[in-house]
Amino acid sequence: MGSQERRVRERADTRLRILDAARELFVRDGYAATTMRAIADRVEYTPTAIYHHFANKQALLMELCTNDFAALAAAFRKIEPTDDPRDSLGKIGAAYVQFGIEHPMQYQLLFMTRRPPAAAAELARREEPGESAYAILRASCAKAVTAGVFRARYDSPDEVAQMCWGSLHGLVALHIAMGEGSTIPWRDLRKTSARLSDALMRGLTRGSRK
Amino acid sequence: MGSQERRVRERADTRLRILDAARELFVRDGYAATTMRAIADRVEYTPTAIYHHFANKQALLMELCTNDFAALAAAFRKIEPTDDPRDSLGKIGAAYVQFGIEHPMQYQLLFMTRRPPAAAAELARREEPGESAYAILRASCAKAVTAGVFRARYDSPDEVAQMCWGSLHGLVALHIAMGEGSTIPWRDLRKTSARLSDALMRGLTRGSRK
DNA sequence: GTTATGGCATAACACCGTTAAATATTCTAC
DNA sequence: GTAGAATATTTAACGGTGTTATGCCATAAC
Repeated sequence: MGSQERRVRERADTRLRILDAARELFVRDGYAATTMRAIADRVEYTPTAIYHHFANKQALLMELCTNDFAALAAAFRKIEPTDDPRDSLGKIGAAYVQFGIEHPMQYQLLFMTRRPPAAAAELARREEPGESAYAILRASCAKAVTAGVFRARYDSPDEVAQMCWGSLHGLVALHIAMGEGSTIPWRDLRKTSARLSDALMRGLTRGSRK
Repeated sequence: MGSQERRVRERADTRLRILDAARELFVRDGYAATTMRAIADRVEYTPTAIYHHFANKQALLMELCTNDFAALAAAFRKIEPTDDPRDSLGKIGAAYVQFGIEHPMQYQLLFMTRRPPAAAAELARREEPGESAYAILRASCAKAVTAGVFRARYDSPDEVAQMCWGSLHGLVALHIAMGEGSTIPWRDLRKTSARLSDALMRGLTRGSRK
């Protein structure tokens, strides 16, 4: 009776193929511009077939998002063990920027797209891994706060986390949204973000710096 | 022969009413979610009438954007006269965040949306006001650089401008994209951005700070 | 008074996400 | 081996979208 196993395996396989096709098209053309019909064409099915594996178009996006979110969180988790909290934060920032450079479209989906409230609630309900990535960042900030490396006024882990996240996100997001075709003379993203990270860290920490 | 004048006046008036209706709906429901039919209903016309005043839906958005963008650049220009370049930068940043809070929809379109190369070229061709806003920011940074308020390594006006812009943009953009429905405990945007601005400025400037 | 023109509406097109119903395919059970 | 159940997929369609070709009609020009 291994046939049933094969069935579920095949089902999981086509599910994955649909997901891959969707990712490619989402990345290449953007979420709004890719149609269910195009995804179906790519896996050589009818559009309706997709609905037997996913509730709707948004569910496709959601699944891709949670996967990539998890990958980001995993990258964060690999970093943690450091004694100086400032180093941890710097490395987290670098990994974050790296993620944005390597997966610009997923980055756009995850961080640059206003989600319909329903989708946001859904993501939150399933313990959104993106927020788990945020939790890692926040924990690192909290450690730095309790270690006393920051100036007294920066005593809120959430605030510090949002400052760090926001500043790097801004550079990454601007590069993704306006990096091409604009007349703005963009500097190298990796370098600029590292230097921004340094400057911010210097501004946050106490006077006793190098 | 004043009748012709009246005609062009009336035409300009309905054009403006369409634009106002579109703005309201875009801001309230988002660009994608508002339909041409809804806009038409609001001004008591048929959808087709709109196409006698605007090329298409995107043209509506574009016109609103350039208007608000010009307003942003104007707000920047009002600030300039200050003796301390750091104050100027801080005020520019505050005005920028204010713009994002007041016009989240336009902000999203202008700064958070990956434009098709054609649209980007079009915007660049008409001397995109967004880049003129950037020019103002850059000029302010250049003044600060030549005034010697920054550390020696921060000698590129473009790099400093992109750091400042990026850091504030990040906070604003995250709030717009993920501010609602997320489980992330967002801090107040205005306050956090001001504190981020301060911290970054401290990190960029020489040791002689308060 | 006839003719052009501008402003708008009617009707329709092609496409979208999505769904109900029908069909093909595969597995189970006798 | 075959009937029947279950699953996988398709066909056809619905309501909605942005957009357009066509036609109407009041006004302006001669």
